[in-house]
Amino acid sequence: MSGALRSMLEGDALDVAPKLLGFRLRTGRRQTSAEVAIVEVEAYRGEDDPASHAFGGRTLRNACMFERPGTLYVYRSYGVHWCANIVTGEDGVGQAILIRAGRPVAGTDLMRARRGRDDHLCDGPGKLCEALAITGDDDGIDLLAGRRVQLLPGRLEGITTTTPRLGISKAKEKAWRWVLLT
DNA sequence: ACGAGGATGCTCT
DNA sequence: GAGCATCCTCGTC
Repeated sequence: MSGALRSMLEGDALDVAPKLLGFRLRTGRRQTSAEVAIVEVEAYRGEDDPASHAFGGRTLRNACMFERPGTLYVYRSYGVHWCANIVTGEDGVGQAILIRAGRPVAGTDLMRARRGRDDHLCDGPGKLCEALAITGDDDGIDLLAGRRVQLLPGRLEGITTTTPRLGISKAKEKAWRWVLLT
């Protein structure tokens, strides 16, 4: 059985990425629940994208990128931070969309406590994971199955802009970053 | 507001 | 051993 959301995520990362702006990412339940509205994403494709972790095929780290669409791919960045991605494309295709930034929607106090500060709670991929308490333990879970981390439909007013991806050394020319300006 | 530089440890060659 | 899909602090403006 594949709902509407799963079908949407089954599309190519380049088509799905802008559609995810405004969607919600939620972790935890009740008192330990926190939720953000997605405002910045980057698409990473597979074999044809030298900047993607999936470029060059499946490895231990990127294995979850090849799972079914809607899977959560979490990796460690610079040995310090966690970064969260939403897997897209058909099962077996190595694609994912990096969630670069969000806007707090619920559980803001919890995010402040986790971040150890009152501002800049989730305006970066590593910060967003810290605010939502997403770690390598969550790698591979299904975001559409009501587990500890969930992707939920949502809307947010704003203007969508496109720019090259940040922090990469290869395929810099591809404008595969989408930001929702409000 | 913005830019430079260092910390940090995992992944793959 | 090289290379990171980053963040923080501190210096300038």
